[in-house]
Amino acid sequence: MTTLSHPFEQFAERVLPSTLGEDVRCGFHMLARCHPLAREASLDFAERSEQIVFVVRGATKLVAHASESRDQVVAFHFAGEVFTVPEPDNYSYSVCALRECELLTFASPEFLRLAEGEAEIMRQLLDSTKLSLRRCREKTIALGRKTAGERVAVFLLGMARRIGVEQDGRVALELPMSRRDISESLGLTIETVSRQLSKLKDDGVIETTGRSGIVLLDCPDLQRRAGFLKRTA
Amino acid sequence: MTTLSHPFEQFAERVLPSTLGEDVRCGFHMLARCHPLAREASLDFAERSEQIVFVVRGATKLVAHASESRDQVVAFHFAGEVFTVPEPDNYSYSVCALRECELLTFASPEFLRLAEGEAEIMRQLLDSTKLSLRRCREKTIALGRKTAGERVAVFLLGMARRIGVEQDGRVALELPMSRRDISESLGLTIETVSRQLSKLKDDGVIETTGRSGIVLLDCPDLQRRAGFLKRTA
DNA sequence: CGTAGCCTTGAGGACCTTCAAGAGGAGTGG
DNA sequence: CCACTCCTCTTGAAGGTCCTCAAGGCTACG
Repeated sequence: MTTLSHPFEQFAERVLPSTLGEDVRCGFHMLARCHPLAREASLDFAERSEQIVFVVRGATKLVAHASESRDQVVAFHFAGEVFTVPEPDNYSYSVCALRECELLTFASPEFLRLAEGEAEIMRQLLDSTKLSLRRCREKTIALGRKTAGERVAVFLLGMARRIGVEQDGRVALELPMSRRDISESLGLTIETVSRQLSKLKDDGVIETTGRSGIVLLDCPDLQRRAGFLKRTA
Repeated sequence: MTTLSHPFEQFAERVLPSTLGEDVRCGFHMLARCHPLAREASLDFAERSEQIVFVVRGATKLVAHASESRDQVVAFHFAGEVFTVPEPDNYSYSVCALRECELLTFASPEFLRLAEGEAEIMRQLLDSTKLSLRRCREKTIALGRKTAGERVAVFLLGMARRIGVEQDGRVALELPMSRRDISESLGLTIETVSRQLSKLKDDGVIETTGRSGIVLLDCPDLQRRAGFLKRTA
């Protein structure tokens, strides 16, 4: 259990090796910027370089702006996770708070200059980036080859693994994101997501409580609906 | 200009620092596996751990198998590039040769153990992974929020940047991949890709020579058709 | 020059989107 | 504590984009 410590301490514990020299550690501290974000508030990096973000607490979405009113949610990130925001090129990116949250950001070039020679830090960044890549590839597969029903099932299973609470075979979820966020993440419309969730409810695969509460009643069934490869066919 | 040297030498020059100790370097050499691949031949890592792949020469696609006859091309990779193949989970992955090519592969866990403490190598892997992540995110945006016409335009512009030959405003492309590969990369069918290319040809935006030759006549127009953000609106 | 396979083109149909209206939460003020 | 209101979510009907199925053309290669 971590006691409620300073944001940078939490980041250091997560990423920086304990053997790191005090001066270098201090350099990272100087570089860190703390952003308390209210619900729906967003950090826009349009003019700035690549950023490294640490989610101190709360939940966020990484959004790419494809054009006016066509946003794509690239990823969701929860407390304790580290991810990078690309510098803008064909698209501009922003980080948006799903709930009230606290972020720690670093300008990537400066961070990497400081971390030069620090294999352990590089390794941490590599692992975070590989995890992001893995999730992004799975999303690519979902968006490229799956139907609306499959995508929603994939989404629910993924969220269950990340923020679900299991009890006797059922998994309870408290989704921090709206239907709009879900639809923009899955490449669908809000209406289609709603219809698919209703269908799952009618079929007895899930239960919903209020707007954000979802209980997965039959995960094996969801697995089938997700269109994954059969394990050991 | 690199002379035609041993595959591992090319990899070392690309990834390993020149200051690296001879024993460690030798360890990487022991770990390397060389795969000459004929056209259409594929490397299947279904049973094995995460892999690091270096494309010595040729061109490859990274394919995810979503289910029988539903493959998604996750990425294309050309000579000199480094990328990782995830260990199988919900999907299984394989690397397939678009043209005759030569690959060097490393089991990722062993590679990282050897590279422990070598910040420079970690940095190289981090940069490769970030590039893959960047491309994957752009693909996600394309698959989630773009029409067939936009996706094809994005694809052509991306390929032009990677393997195009520019001469007086026009860009000549020799696509190493088939229409099927393109369609499986863009989340479309082979017919739709063909129709979109025909439309571009009719509109005078591109010219085609044979099956694989494409000349981009009007890149600004393609940019518009790609649905990117306007730069400095 | 002939053949096999890839690519192109066309017609019909499915899935998802768009447009529209109504239901239900969540928060606020009385 | 309850009613009110706003906004999100849900549900329905019509339409569009892309897919499926099918046939013909062309390229590349033997």
